[in-house]
Amino acid sequence: MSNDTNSPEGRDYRETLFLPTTDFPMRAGLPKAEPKWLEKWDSENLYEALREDAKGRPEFMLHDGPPYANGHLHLGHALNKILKDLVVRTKQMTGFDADYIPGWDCHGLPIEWKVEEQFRQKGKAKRDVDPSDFRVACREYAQKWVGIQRDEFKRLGVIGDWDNPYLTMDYGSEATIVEEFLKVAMSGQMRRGSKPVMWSPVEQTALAEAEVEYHDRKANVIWVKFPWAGVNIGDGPKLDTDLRNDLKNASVVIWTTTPWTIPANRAISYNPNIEYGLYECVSLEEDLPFTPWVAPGDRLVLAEKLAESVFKAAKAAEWKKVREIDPFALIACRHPLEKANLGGYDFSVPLIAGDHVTDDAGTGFVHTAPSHGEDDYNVWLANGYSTSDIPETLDDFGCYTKECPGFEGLDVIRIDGKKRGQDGKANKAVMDKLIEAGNLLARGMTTLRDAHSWRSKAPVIRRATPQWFIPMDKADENGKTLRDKAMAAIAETQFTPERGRARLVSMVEGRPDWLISRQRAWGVPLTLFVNKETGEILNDSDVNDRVVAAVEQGGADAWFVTDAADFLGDKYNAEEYEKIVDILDVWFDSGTTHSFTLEKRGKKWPADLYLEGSDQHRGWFQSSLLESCATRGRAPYEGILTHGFTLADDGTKMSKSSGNGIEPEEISKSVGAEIIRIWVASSDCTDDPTYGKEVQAANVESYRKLRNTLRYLLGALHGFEDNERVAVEDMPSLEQWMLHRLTEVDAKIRAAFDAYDFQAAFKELQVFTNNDVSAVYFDIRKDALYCDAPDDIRRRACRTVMDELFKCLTAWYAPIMVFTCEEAWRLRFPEAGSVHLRQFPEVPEAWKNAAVAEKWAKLFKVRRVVLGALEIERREKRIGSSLEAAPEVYVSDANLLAAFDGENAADIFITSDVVLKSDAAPENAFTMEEVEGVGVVPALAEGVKCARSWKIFDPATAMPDFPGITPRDAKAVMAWEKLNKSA
RNA sequence: GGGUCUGUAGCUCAGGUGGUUAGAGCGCACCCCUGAUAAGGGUGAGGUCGGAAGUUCAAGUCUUCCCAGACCCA
Repeated sequence: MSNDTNSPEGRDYRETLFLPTTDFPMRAGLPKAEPKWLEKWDSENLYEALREDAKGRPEFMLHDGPPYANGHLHLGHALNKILKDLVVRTKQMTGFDADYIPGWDCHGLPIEWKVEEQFRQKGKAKRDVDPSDFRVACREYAQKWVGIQRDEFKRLGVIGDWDNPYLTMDYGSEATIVEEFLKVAMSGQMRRGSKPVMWSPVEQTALAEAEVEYHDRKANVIWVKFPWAGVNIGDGPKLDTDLRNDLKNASVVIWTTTPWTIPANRAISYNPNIEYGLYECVSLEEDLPFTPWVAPGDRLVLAEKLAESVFKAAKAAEWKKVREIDPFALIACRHPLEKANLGGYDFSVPLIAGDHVTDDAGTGFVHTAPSHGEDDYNVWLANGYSTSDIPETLDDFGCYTKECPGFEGLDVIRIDGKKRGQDGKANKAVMDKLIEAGNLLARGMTTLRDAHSWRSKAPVIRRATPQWFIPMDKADENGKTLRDKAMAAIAETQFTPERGRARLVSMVEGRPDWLISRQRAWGVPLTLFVNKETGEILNDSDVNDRVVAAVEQGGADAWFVTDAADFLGDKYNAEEYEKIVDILDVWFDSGTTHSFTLEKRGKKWPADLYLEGSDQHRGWFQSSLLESCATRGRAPYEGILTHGFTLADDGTKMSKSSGNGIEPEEISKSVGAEIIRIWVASSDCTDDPTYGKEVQAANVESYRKLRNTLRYLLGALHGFEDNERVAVEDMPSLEQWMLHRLTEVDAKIRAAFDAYDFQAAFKELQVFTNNDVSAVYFDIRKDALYCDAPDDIRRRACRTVMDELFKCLTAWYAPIMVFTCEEAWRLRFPEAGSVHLRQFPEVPEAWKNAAVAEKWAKLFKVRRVVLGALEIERREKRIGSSLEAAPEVYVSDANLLAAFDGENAADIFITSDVVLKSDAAPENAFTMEEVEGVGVVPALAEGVKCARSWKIFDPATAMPDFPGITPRDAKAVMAWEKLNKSA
């Protein structure tokens, strides 16, 4: 213990000090405190109070992008929702009515899978479950997770209309989705086509890319000869006689790992950038145990680079090149099964150009079956052929249809039994027939990586099925295509960061028609009636109204369970119409959220902002854009803000498999959600923010520091009342400087918040609080706060400024530290209500004071030199506390010296005394390179240590009754005694 | 493999149109205080600005290539 009570009068003056007093604990105990605040806000209906309070203010609408109602939240969800919360709260506190309606995406595959899984555990396969029952189960499942996720989001301190969120599966939502869909369809922006999709015969279902995984699979490899057609077709070039002769009996050779797709072959693709040649087999390998299918004299067209490998596979010993060939000149071949006499294969197979053909492997020619491959499909359409010429060669079970004469009923993959997933009869049958036709050149086995169903692990096939599309390039009555409208809308949109624009542009520019149909159970149906005769979509508003009304009443299920006749009424014969049972792509659902969440609820449309992860350039930003452009001709948003993805501290993505993730719940439980919020506010979210132990520790530390600064304010402001206030012009210049700083910080953070640059705002606040407020202002004013008499104008001015600081900081930090600001605010003003109902304080223009700012810039310059000099004294053990010093400070720069006019230099340096001199500094003085014209000669303060303020002073100046303390302290003690008596 | 983007001290970030010894906060080390005390104050050490070429009198800042990571595709 120190002997500071050792005054001549033997009195302990500690009790006469005005030390900070507060119940605001140094340690927050956030994990326990936060849930209590959440309960309190709930019980006080804070959300409703905010709405009430904001009535009449300009609306700001951040429209929530719906997370998928499945699984617990991960840190990415937290990042997204907290960012949204920061937007909403800063808007709400800066003069806007910023409502927030959270939403959920409820339809779609992942939920279907989970529910299928549930049924399977009860021993029921999906096909045995009534579709309506299945949808009910999906609905229940989604509802369960909506509840769980809602609680988890609320736990993060995110405020919004949690009692009335939007769900894409609400009957009202489903009805709006149907309505929107019909709007698009009835405006002629819908076409039917055929497209290969990934299909699992085992489960009889189409699969999305996300539902497949790639595994090695043993596969047949065949080299197949396509006999040259030998004829001219259409307007193609006429072949010269030499070439015709050379090509007599020649074949184009293809290579494939899916023999079963040969019956569906409709073309051969080649790449114009590859060199091709016509080759002739000269001799065969000897001593073979079998007779090769190739024979001397056979002529084959091959890529030059690959000719050798093909002849070797065919067991030829020697071969020769006859001539170079441009495949374009070949025009067409005959189907290789033509000669197997199955019927139905007597047609020409054109040669078409495609970039997807390479000469890395194979023959340089790609067998093209547009019903069985994405590339095949694309190249087929790109060469001017139609989707209507694409055969549907397989049924749901992966068995050939009658479009494959001679193979009908054969299975590609076994779908039952022990050998489930293995080759069915199709491959062998096709190869046998190719041999019969004399067109199998060679065969073998290989291993390749191929798509398998995520669940059954069985191989997946590509199979053409009828689908519905929204065309991107169909002109409307004004000659504008959907792509045109979308591009124009993007140009009108604000992007944060700006680079998001290019990303969305490039995706919309290049995207194919929007495939909106899915062969699924859980979702909103494409509520179309198609005339069986004409193939036309029925366009009758009465019918459509009945459909929408039914869905409004009974949800999407209504479409399926209601008889077509009930919708069609008397006007149409249900027999003549096909009722479509496909399900809408969930992206279409999400593209309509603006309609049922904003328009239908009477909210601002378009929204001011959509805020999602950068992956949504392909997802929600685009689906919303396209849907709204198709129905309303503009984007449903004014601006888009994107954030990155959370990374683990090793800089790689957080994932379950690598186990490097941290769950928000875990963080809330250990250090508090406030820390996650600080992490979001301190990270550059336009890039990928990282989270790890070290990052968390740093944010915990930031929090601790900020909390203690608030705590000190609360302590210092103990008992502060309005009559203590001092007018700005009567304040010491240090106080005026603080107020000036508030105007600067106010402007900066408002600008930063306005630009959604939370990181800049938080950094600005943090530097201000840590440096200006805590390290400088509090440190200098400690003496005045503790020791001055309560009515001393300096102390009163200080507390006035602290009151302003408190009001500003609790408001400015409130959007970020929602719990702590509330705690501090309510402790000081228990009757004032929530801090979140406040606005950012109006910082008076009058506080701006450039002269004072300049003055203090100079004073701080000199201060740096003095502190530097004191540090040396401390190191040399000549002083400990700076109050033991009374340095001589030489300020030869008159400009700098003038700044000390009217200032108590010792206060600024926190020394007991200072001798200011205008002379040049002596040789031995301490100087700093950066500060010219300032030198410091250290000296110890002379006199005795004041028993109250611990300043060293001249005892001769003491008041008689208080010989051990300075006159200032004596006055304060008398004031204290007076107060204590009256109390 | 392609498209878009990111890469500055241990961590989180600043660094208009290229121009003096690259800054801040936190952490770390050391020191002081002990009347904000599981607090407060100070000082200091940390960076070949992802790497390599190039343009230029001059590059963290411009160009090319490479490396690493992210998202979206294939």
